[in-house]
Amino acid sequence: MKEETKQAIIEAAIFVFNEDLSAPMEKVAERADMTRRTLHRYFGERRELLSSCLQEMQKVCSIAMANALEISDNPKEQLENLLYAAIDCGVKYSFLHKIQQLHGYQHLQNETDNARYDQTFGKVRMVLQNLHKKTDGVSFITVEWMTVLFFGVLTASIEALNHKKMNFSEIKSSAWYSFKMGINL
Amino acid sequence: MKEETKQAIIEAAIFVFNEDLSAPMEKVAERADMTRRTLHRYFGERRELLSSCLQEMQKVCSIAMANALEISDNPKEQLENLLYAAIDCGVKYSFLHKIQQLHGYQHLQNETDNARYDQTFGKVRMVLQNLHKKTDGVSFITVEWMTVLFFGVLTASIEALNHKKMNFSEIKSSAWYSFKMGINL
DNA sequence: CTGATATGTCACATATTTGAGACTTTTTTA
DNA sequence: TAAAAAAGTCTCAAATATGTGACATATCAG
Repeated sequence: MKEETKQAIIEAAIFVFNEDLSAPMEKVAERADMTRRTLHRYFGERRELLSSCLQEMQKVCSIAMANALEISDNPKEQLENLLYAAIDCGVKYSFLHKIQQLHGYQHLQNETDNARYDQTFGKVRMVLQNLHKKTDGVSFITVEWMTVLFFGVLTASIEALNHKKMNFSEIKSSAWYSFKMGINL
Repeated sequence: MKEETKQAIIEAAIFVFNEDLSAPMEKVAERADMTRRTLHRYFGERRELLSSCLQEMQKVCSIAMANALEISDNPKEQLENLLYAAIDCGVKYSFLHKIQQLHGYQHLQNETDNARYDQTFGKVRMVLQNLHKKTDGVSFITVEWMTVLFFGVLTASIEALNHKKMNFSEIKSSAWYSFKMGINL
């Protein structure tokens, strides 16, 4: 069993399931450019694949977020780096986020997953809370709104990437500019 | 055949398919609080239901956008009203948008649908283009970015609505504040 | 109350998706 | 190049999803 192939399947599955959670395995195989039979040699059941996708996303995102936080001690710079890290994670970050919000898919989550969730998304909220305290009441923008806007700006970044009309660094600088202005920073 | 029931099915389907495009009919029936058998009396085939959802979303959104444009002649005010209208349409707007972006679902779209698409999303782009011309080059924010950010802010608004920690008017004013600051207006 | 309309229940045929066995071909690597 | 590993092909059984007929209930208007 090639680890490389396994990884390719997971990447393909993240892409496909992000667009259509109940898409047939055939679609994942297509995307990974292989037979469904091969795919099934790596992942016996559908559940297993989905679970591996979650694990992968959680791993990648939590590491990226943790690293981003370490770059600086300044909350504003931390926020900036968290945004860049989230954009780097791309669909991995947004799919993970989506799964959390989803109605009727609790069976995809266990306690460990929820702990991991905090390791990723919790960091953003924490930094936002710090920043909000410092500007003590000047802004009518709530922490709640800042949190959802963070994800909204990420969504915009991912879509901009898909259109390929902007490059990574353009997107990142626009995203950070819009976000910081949007939360009155 | 009660028109009311038919409408309820469509609303349920929009909700369910927005979360999971390939979700089984059973899930739609559950959401609409009825039997699958009843659902099938209204919509013979799955395709038919999905198609009705698209039509419904296109109808509601294009009307809302058209009305929003008529409120004012001032581009900035037009943009503000378009954003509010989009928030009012909620998932109808974002699901429609998602379908357009989706890979491998061209079969859901015909020429008429694409014309309708322009009637909705085209208006936003048009107004953004006007505004961008006026600020002639002062801002490094591109029309491309403004367009995707518009949708990003909408995503944030919808999520804020789901959490129920903010009310409609709070969300709208935050959304407009963040968007206009974000595009340097 | 009564008939009409809408919905629910059960049953069933068909279609699609899933998962795996057996064997062949291709690719890797020693 | 030859053995081992990985991937493809063909096949098929089981599970799940889809669509409909027949009949029982429920709901509602007159």
